[in-house]
Amino acid sequence: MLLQQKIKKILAPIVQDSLGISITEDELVIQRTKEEFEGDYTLVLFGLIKKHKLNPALMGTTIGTAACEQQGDLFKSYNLLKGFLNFSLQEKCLLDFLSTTYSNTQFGKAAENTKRVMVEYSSPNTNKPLHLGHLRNIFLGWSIAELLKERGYSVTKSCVVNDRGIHICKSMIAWQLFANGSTPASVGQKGDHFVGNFYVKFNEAYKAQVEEGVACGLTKEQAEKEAPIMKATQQLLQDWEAGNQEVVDLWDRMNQWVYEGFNETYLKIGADFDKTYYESKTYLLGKKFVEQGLADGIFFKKEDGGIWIDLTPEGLDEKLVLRKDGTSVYITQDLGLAEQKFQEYQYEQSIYVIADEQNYHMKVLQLILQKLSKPYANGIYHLSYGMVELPSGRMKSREGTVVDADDLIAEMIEAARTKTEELGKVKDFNPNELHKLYHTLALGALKFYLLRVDPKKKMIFNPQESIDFQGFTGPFIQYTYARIQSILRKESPTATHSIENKLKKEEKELLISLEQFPAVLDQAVMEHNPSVVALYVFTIAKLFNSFYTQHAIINAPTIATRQLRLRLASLTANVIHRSMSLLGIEVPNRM
RNA sequence: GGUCCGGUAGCUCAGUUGAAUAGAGCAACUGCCUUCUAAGCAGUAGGUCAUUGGUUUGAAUCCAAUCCGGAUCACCA
Repeated sequence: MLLQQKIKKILAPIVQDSLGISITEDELVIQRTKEEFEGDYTLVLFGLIKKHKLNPALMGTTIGTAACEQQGDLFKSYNLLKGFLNFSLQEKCLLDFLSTTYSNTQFGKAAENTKRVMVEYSSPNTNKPLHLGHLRNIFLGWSIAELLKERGYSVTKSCVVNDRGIHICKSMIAWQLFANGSTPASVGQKGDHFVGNFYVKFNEAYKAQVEEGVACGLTKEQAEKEAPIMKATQQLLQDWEAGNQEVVDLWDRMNQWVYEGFNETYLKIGADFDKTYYESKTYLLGKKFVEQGLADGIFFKKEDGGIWIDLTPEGLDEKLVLRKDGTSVYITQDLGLAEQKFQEYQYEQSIYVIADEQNYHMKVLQLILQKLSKPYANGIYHLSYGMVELPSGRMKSREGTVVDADDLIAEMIEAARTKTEELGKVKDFNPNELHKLYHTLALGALKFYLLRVDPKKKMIFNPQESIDFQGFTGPFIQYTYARIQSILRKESPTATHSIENKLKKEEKELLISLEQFPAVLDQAVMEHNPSVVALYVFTIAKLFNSFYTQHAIINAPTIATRQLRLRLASLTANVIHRSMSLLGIEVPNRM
């Protein structure tokens, strides 16, 4: 059992009996003892003092004495400072933990449970390539899915491709007008970028036509409506919905180009999906909800024929669920897709990794499902993350300030190469090994950079300052791992040797932190927050480096000490490896 | 305007079920490579935790008001 929990469990009856009061485990506040005080774990007494009106000094001494007497295997000593009862732990229980765990590469993995979870992430439009915002989404979704798996859940990663609608028609019309039949292959360009360029061309042409219209005396609104290219785009959408073969073929062809581009990027960043939904195949599914909602009196029809739901009792607004022309709106499609997913996977929880600009939409989605008494409604969880912004504010495709994912990755790889060459530690690597290392470091830096921040918070990316390779970064942790591997290549810990049973301060601190790994994973899962893991693994790396510079491992004074430290190094490496894997980051043996 | 989110060191961020002197990284400055990888370690400096009031033995954390920033409230997706 985890130490902190164990301490709580053990202390609860001791506190009850020694003080003659009635308490529950949850009332006990146990925390790591601050570095500047003696001890390992601390019981904070203030709450008990207040509630039971007891004398702090007497109370602390009573609990401390009883604990050390009754649980001498766990508690070595205690000291009392104000309302803080600091316990020092017996080294033996820490060493036992080390001995049973140091070679366990599965440390942190929980037994399988029966709960099914869906995680939907990425969900791009098919009219332009992926950008930095998608990367945050993808890394988050992927990591959450892996964290859930690690803690025993049965997880399905899914992706919804928004392959239909006015946006892709814009790229299509621009291709028809300006491409002269060119293709990604003919111009040697990645398919998603190729299609994205035509989306840009559409906007340029559209803007010019609007200006022209205004110059001819139209209002801006009229000009926007009347621009020939916009009218042609809308016609294209109607033709697509009518099933016009030529239009559908072009649509299909351009989407294929985009998918090839996406897949290349997904492969590069290690994103994967168990199931992909295409909006073109699911967008009509929600309509049957409308009938049900009307029949149940949850929806109502307005005079013009539009169908609505009134959410004002819940403090929201009236929301349209079906247009007067009978076509679906966004929310209707999502209702249908939620149902479809549930039919296929019977999930207990369905996590949607979507930016916080859609908080309202997701709230409405869940609320409508609840009102329709869908059994899966309460399992819907919006993992809402803040947008990635530039120092100048939001990224805007129209202003060309979008940070392209492929470009950024290429820059990171280049930065990794420069840095590695500068340091010159891997001159014996062959080109393949070098290529692999640059990729590992580049993605490690990028993923860590995006995952170390609390998902809920928006974050600022400054393209002028390149993503660091020092300090609170992926490469810092990768480096710590490589250092340990360098030692373990020379000598591995063996099970047969007895080990030193006295722990230095740095050893003890590291060991206590390593022991918390499973609890950290639980917290990350509970909060749907990979940054918890990022923060933790950084702390572990720092503790190890600090230990490493102060104490020799291979050249330790005795065999028993060397064996102890080798085990500690080995466990540290395992925890780093596992943590980083769960963030989607690989660790190199040398760098 | 309604609703929601945020404001912590020069910058980027932790810390928010109330608890010890508010922590990291970057940037700045000082030391440390003949010893397991210096992408490292040790240290210095840097704070009115947006503001004001309240609750409390104790508030960055809870409550209220105010200021500032953002998102959203489409027969767009």
